[in-house]
Amino acid sequence: MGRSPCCEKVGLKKGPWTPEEDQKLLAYIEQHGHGSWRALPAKAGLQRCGKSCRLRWINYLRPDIKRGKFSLQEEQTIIQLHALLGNRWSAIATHLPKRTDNEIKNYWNTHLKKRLTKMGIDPVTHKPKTNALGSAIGQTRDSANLSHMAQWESARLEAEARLVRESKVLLVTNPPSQDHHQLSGGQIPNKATVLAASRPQCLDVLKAWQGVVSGMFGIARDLESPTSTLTFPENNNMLAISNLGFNENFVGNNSLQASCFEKSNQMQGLKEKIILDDHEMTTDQDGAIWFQESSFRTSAHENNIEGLSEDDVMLVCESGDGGGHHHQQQSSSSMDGEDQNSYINNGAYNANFEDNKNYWNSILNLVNASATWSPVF
DNA sequence: AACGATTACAACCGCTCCGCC
DNA sequence: TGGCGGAGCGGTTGTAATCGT
Repeated sequence: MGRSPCCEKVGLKKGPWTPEEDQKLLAYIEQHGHGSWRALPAKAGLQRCGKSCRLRWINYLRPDIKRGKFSLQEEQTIIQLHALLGNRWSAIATHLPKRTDNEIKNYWNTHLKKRLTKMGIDPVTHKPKTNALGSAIGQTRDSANLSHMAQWESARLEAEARLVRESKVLLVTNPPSQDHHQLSGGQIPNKATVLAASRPQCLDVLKAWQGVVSGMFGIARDLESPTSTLTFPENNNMLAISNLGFNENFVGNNSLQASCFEKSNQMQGLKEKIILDDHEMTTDQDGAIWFQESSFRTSAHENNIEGLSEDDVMLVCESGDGGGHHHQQQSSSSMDGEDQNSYINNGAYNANFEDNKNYWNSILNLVNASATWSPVF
């Protein structure tokens, strides 16, 4: 015996929404909040399934969504994030303020996927379909590096999601004020709106990415306030994510940090430790934040990231001047301090990204150029 | 002008996750 | 601890609009 359907199908309207239905839904949510989606249609006088109401609200009626043509910047963001995250549209949407996952998904399927295909790039792997842009060895390393980045970004997003859920609880306990009118009518904000509200400018993944393709290679060290850099050591026995800019730009630039900051807005300058779920986070006197995050270790283990044992993983968030210099600190790996320093300082660990950098520059250049002259566009 | 093909996107469907009891 | 229900996610479909012949 299967579970009961989410709603009684008989007698319920399907298909496009009429302006009258939109108005009813909008008016009800603005007045009462959505509450239980299942119960909403009856209360709002709609002959619709609750699921349909939720979708209509989230993808179309919500006041804090942007509609219309995607900008070139947004297109690049989607392409880059898709390379990192795959078809995780909701995760991608969290980095595109005011865009819905459905809209991004549709835009990818109808525009960007075809565009990449016509450019000779596999939209699934984001690799050229021929060897024209690199050797087989280079592409293997591209693939491995992309895979590593994607897996680690996934792990980071999971941690972020947990923090967001906590933020959600905080927001529910402290209902939005009139200042948060965009959250419209006391609705319980969803993940996307929480993220958008807490970090409207956040593109931390992209900044990490830009740090990879530009900053870390010394191409654009003057990039404005990079917030993250990723390093993937050749021998894979240490991974560090160094976040820069734990200062007044901190809240707006990094959601993970922002969420942590919300949890302990007095941590700066103090030696203190806070526990978030199963996250253990410690700050030192320099404002550096140290994570010993069991889920990251678990994720690394479960995802069988090459060469990374659970104990080898250390996630480091550290303060910085935001001016582009970055330095990794200790890890829990088997490396001793001297080895780590020499390893970190010799720059060899950057080499694997050279192919990625070239590859991505090629993609983005092609996209940019194509947008202006190609008949494809 | 008519008609078929293509495109764009809103909406649906089925599944998974997560919290509650 | 397992079952249940609500919510969310990603894949797919339906359909209106646009384009090409």
